[in-house]
Amino acid sequence: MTKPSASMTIGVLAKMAGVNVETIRFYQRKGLLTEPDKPYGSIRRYEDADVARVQFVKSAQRLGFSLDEIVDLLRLDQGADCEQASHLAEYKLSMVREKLADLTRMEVVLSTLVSACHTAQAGHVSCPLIASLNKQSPGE
Amino acid sequence: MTKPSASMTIGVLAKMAGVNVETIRFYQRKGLLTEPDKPYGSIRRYEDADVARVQFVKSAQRLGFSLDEIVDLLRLDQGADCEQASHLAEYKLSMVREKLADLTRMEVVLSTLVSACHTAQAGHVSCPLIASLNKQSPGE
DNA sequence: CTTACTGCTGTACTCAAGTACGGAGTCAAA
DNA sequence: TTTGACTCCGTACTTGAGTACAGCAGTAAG
Ligand SMILES: [Zn+2]
Ligand SMILES: [Zn+2]
Ligand SMILES: [Zn+2]
Ligand SMILES: [Zn+2]
Repeated sequence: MTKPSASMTIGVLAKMAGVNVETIRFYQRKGLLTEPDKPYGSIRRYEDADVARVQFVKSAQRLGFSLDEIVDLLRLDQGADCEQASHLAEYKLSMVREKLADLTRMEVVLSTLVSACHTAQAGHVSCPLIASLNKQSPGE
Repeated sequence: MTKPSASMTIGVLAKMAGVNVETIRFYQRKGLLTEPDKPYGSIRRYEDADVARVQFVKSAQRLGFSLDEIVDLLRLDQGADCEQASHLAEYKLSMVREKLADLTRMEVVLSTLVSACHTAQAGHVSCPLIASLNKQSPGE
């Protein structure tokens, strides 16, 4: 730490986080990001923590969490309401594990498919993709 | 063929597949599902393969594929255009692997969080969630 | 000071993936 | 044969996650 951290404008923040400026503002409206109050004159300044925050949102999103769920996840970090927080985390964890199972299956199927295509170029029949995915029950 | 296979109405198909009737029709419009031409009188009949198809779509969707991508995946099954198909599969595979890595990280983080909450109920500080997720670069 | 960028605010638009609904027609059970 | 449930078709609405834009304000360079 020690350093008071860059203090960047919204444009720089967006660039750092790899998102659109409008996305930053949208996240602020959603409560995913608190907008710092403007200091002296008029324009707001952001710091490294904000970049981290946006990246966190993006990561969680790639894992299939909705923005509303991410708001919850972010609250977990406060450590407040530990009882409730831990149950939310448990719930998310079970979702994550389901997805992991799905993805693992998909990985097998796709890599099989790829090597089948690459090796048996001639005369290979229909891919095992559908058959394989159909074997799993909906679950949720 | 032998068995003409159940031959169900759209309502039954929807129920079997665990989706809304409207969703079936929507998928037909999207080309994810071909609508069978109505036989004698007027109403269309579906078979087990259609249930399987819808379930396939749902599975693929849970893995983060868009409906448009799923149209492509379904084309892979035709075995036609093998060269192109295998490259699509490779691409999807790389996406799947990225997600797997993300999820694995998330799994660790969440389960750590859960056990921290459950064991050290008193006086535990802020969760490692954000810190941990921030360690990964965007990647895509 | 003027000019060219941003930034700020608010509203509106887009796109994906459905959902809902109105006004037909069809069909089977009572 | 009438009734009630279901189907069909088309169009419209909704939700989530942004994106775009218009109009004004602040600021930095020439
Ligand atoms: Zn618990
Ligand atoms: Zn092939
Ligand atoms: Zn290849
Ligand atoms: Zn806790």
